[in-house]
Amino acid sequence: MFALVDCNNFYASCERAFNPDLQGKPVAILSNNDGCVISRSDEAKAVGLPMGAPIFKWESFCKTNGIHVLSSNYPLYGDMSSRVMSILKQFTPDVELYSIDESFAEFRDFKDDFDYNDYGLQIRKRILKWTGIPTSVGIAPTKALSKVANKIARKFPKETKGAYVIDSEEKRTKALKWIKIEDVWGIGRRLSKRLKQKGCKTAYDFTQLSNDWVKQNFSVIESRLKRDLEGIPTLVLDEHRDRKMIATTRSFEYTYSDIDNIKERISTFASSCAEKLRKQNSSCYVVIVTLSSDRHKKDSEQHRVSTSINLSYPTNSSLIIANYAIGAAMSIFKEGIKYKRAGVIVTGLVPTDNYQLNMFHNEDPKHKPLMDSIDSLNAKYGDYKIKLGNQDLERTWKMRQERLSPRYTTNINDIIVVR
DNA sequence: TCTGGGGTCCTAGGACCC
DNA sequence: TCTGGGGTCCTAGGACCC
Repeated sequence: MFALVDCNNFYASCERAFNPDLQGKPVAILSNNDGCVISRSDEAKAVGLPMGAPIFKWESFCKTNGIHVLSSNYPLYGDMSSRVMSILKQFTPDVELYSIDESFAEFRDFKDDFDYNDYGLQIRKRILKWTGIPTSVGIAPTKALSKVANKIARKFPKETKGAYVIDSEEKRTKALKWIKIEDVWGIGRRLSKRLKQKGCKTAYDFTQLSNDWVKQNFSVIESRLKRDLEGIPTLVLDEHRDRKMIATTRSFEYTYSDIDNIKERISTFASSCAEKLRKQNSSCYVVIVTLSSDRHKKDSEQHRVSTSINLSYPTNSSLIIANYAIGAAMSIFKEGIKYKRAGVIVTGLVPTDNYQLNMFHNEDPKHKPLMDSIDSLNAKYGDYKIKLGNQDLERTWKMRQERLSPRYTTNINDIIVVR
């Protein structure tokens, strides 16, 4: 059996865990740069604040409805996520971290008459008690069905108490007839539109289609999903998925038309990618740089480009990655465009201490100790005290984060004092 | 004035090989 | 008049997820 454990309104719940004043009140969390709404408490949903709402358009709405609006606080959410994960691992060792707020768990070799419903309730109870984060737990014989069970637990908290198990053919059929096709995991906007044209309104309708038809009209993803929904375990638990790429992309506070500002941003993003690489002990073979204009400004000239560079040896040195990334940015930069967003992506990842050496070119051996020193100094003194010379040393650039909560669990100065 | 960021997987088509 | 067949690798783009 598989469980899907999903944290309810995760970011909003994290904020509430440390600020009890927010309990029972409408709360909304904003994206980077305080752009748009990316997480809402049930109360905020109830008064009608939509997901993705650009906050500048909804400011007065939030005020009249008493919605508490906060900037996103990723150090806090990341830390809370790993706490939830470690509690879940007490219930079964086989856990797949699916996203920051969701994990799959598998119960292998459990007895046939095992009380999964009770176990689900215990998981929920312990996570709530130890972290303050409410969750919903769905349990079923396949991953796709556990997703459906999870939606049922979430939708009917009173009846289910937050946990629901699909463990019979009747329950499976009932659940599939209940869930709308567009709410099925893996069926997005495009596919649900096409399926609805075929008269497919629920997950049940989808499972009634012929395998051949699905194979012909869609990809193998949908075929696998269909089997999983039919109760035939097809999607497997993926416990240690290796990351395939690492990205740092950001919108700017203003638009830039000059290459100098963009070079600075690219250098910073490249350093961030390199740091993430070193943190997970990887190196990259490929660096991709993207630039784009403001897609919301329909009247100004649009330019969205990216280019990639293949390196002759894998690296995680900030210096090398930043240099190539800046070169790449200069090669695609177009004069006269107002750029609003840029990014650096590294891919072609290999383990740092186990890759094929190149016969002719390899990384300057001085870089590794230099990066080690930079990382340890930044870890010790924080706030990126050590940067590359082509980064923004004056700190003129900043992300808008006007309503940021304290880093309750990751900064010693922000820990709550109990009086 | 102001509209996010980070991922995965699959497919079709082109370029190339023998 | 008539012009094969079987592969691999790479990339761009599309679809999806949270």
